Amino acid sequence: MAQKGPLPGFRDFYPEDLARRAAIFRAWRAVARRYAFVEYDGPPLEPLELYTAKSGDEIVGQLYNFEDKGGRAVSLRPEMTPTFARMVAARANALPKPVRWFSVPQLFRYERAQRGRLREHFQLNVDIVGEPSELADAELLCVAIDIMRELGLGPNDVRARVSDRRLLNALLGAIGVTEAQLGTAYGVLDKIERQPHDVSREKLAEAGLAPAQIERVMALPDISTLDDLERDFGQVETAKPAIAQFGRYLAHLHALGVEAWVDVDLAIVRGLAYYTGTVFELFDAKGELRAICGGGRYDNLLGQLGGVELPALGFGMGDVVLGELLKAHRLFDDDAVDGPDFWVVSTEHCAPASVLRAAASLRRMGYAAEYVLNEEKLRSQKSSAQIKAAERAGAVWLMVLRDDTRVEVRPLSRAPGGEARDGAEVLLHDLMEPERGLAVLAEAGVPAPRED
RNA sequence: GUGGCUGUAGCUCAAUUGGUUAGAGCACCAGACUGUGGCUCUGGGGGUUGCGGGUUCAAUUCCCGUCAGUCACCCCA
Repeated sequence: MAQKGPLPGFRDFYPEDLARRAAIFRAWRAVARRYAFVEYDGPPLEPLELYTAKSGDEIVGQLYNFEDKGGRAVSLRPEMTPTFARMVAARANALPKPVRWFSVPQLFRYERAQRGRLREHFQLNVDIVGEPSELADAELLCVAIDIMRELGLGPNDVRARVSDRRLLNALLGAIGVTEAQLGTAYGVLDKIERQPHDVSREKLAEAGLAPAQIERVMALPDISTLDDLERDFGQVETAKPAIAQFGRYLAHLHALGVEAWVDVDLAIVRGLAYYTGTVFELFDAKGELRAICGGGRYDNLLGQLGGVELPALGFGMGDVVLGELLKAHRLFDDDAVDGPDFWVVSTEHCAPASVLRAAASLRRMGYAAEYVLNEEKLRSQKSSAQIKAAERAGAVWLMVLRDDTRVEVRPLSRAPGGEARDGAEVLLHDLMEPERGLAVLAEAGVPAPRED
């Protein structure tokens, strides 16, 4: 069926698909800029070592890697963070802190494709470097949530689940979980919703936890408020600083006006080797899709990857799951593919050359202009047929050539104010010079061409 | 990489217990008509039923393989 399609896990973007992607990108960039982040980019192809150095060779199985013609081991980038770390590290001393950068890279991985998980996707990366304060953590999550808002989603559609590695470590320590048992405990919490509780208990028991400890670990996901934390662990001296810190984080989120979106969820784990502090994920409220977005604080990573000790935090938000969610909520514009601003219509009283002159003048002014691209039809096709084509192409205005000197500018259904308005007659001669042409069209009710 | 499910036109689907030239709607193209507008009408193109093999007088239908999609596992930086 799809034998001639793209490679497995890759996508063709037809105009309507690209329009949707562009809508997502627009929201990403608009919100990131609103929070004063600046955009950067790096190479889509990197040395393989950039990814194997810290993660080990086993991740090669997930990489889209190969040997180039120069014999170099290279890989398409599976994530942006190593590139980001390298770039920041190279100018670490010169960059004013905190660094607030974002990027929209296309990322690649060699895995079997599943729903919401392809071999290629675009992912917004937003990172802050050089700021240890919880204010930065709150700011970061707020960006992610504001993007949801920007796209038309609300707290009933999307939930932000937040946790903190430092907090969870303290709580597990209070329960008596040892350093060696930490990994198992994390794994169980991560899978608590997808795995039968009996299996979870069994795993914890195998790791050497006592029955009472197991029940306390299993109960951690029930904690959903700061009050719960205080009640269960407020008296534990070693947990107090982490609870207080987490409390400040939540308070900042409240002050930023996003508390309605946020759920405390200690079962949010994310990459073990990566995060050191706050972690969060955004999910659709129904819980039907994969995570829309995930991120957190990774204070050690720049030291590991770039050799500079700087606190850092960031998140990634992919276009695939987000696109599915927007589609499910019908938040994509139905005719997002831009039609021409003008469709120039010939009549029996005009020469085809006049149509071309009119279109050329519109294009000089900066408008998108189209007409029947067939000389025979330009000479003889009825204007009604051309108008039909104009509507179908998504045109906004008609320019009907009454004859070789006079044109009628008429709104189509997409024009501001709809199709109720009458057309205005304009002299073709007045359109030849762009500045005068724009003034004449403005008088006829046509807005200036879009800047982008 | 492992296992389950699925595979008919661009899309959504149909085709009696295996039985003639595999159909429909939408979309697309052409024309007519609407004396300037998404309507309506007529006609047309488009499928070696994912591909390959097997069973059978006969396969879209049954069996095997393969490719692709999908779900779960693994993994999620």
